[in-house]
Amino acid sequence: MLRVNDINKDKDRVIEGLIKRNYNNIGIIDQIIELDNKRKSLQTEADQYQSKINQTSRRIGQLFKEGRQEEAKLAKSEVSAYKESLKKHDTLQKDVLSQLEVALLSVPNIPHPSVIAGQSEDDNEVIRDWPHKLPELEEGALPHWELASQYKLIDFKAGVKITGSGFVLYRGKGARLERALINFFLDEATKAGFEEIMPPHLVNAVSAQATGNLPDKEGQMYHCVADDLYLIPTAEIPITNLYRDMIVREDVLPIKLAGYTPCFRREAGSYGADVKGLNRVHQFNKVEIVQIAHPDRSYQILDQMVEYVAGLLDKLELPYRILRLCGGDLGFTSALTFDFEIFSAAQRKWLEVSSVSNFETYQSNRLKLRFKERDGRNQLVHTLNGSALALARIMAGLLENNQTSQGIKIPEVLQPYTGFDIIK
RNA sequence: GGAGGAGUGGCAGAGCGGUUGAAUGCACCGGUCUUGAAAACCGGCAUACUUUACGGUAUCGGGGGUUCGAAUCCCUCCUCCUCCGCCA
Repeated sequence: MLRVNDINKDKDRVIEGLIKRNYNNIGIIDQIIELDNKRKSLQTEADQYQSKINQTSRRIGQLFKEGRQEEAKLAKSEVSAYKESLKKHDTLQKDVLSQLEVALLSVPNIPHPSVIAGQSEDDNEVIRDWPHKLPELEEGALPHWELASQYKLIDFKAGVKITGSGFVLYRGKGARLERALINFFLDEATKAGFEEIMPPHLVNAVSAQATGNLPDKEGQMYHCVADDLYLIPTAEIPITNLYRDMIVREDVLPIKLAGYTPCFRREAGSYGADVKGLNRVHQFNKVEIVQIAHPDRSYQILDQMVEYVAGLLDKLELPYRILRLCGGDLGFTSALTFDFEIFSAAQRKWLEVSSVSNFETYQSNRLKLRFKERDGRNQLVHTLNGSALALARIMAGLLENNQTSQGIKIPEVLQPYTGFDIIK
């Protein structure tokens, strides 16, 4: 959520940013400013009434002590008149406040200056392409869903039977490889100085709203209605909310957290080749890295996170490219996002495996996550996060790219985790 | 699930229906002293909204109520603790 003060101060920049996103309801900015002005004047008037009530009440106490009953009685009626007016104000104010909140929640983050306008994912900029020749597979190479079935690594039918389409069941060496990847990613994160977190997999509405997933992603999350809890679509929600409503000391920044969780996404509206095999599933495993950073250093940290993710893909020997998302494709809460795509050689397709973003103060404003500066003032932190990495598609890439006539080769870094170097 | 108890500032811990945003201690910051440190002493130290400023308002788990006035009384929800039951 943007701060009203920032909108007020930088109205032109905000509007410019919204245009970059193809955001069509620009008028809302003026509405917000107007609502906030209304809020202020109502607040001031209400405060004045309250102040009079407080003053008079204190006087009544004094009068009673002095035994001046008559005067006290008079003062009492005075107070009830003020209370009448105050009540009227309160209803007005509540109404304005909720309108303001709804309006603010509907405004996305302002893109970083480096973000180009663009309409859709087709306009994303490739900022680092794969420098080598893309892998060419031999005649008869199979897509991962056929490999997974042939080597009995994943039972797609079982997932459908047990739950429904989009849910998969890993078994045998497939399950082992999946677990190896999780452990590898967690160990790498630990080595890089991230504290490992194992959070709850369901969150309440307050948490989902604090990270901006509600109301934006309402229909994309699984909702347990009986308890009003949401299955997490990413570990970002519980991990970031760990620091909700906190004021931290400046010297603890940056806070580096990493966690593995399954991620649940309804993916309503997806269809066709996109959802084949592991390309898009309703439940997948992911290790997420989160940083809570000083505003002055957040973009430097974003770059570090990008390099960290690139390093993981290097170690897994997967061909990849990095994209800077254009305004039209940028997530609601993000100011700048880099996507990582691996090349899945049998499908001849680029698959998104990571998204690394800086949210600046968009989340921290909602989270009320601040740090205390040396001079004692409180300032909002910047929050960042990235997938490191999303497993299902990594699995797809590994299976396809490493298939040989002898079997599927396991990258060297994973072998200590799998206990085998080839799947036959 | 049943019975009882409790939720106050970063922490600990007072708190009477009426100048209580809240005693006190610890922690923290600044200063005096000291060659330096410790100790001692002095001062500062919640958050938010609002105001050019003085100031005003709100917040003692959340919400509602009683009252001229509520941290203090009542209702309700949440959380934690103790005991019993059940159970990975």
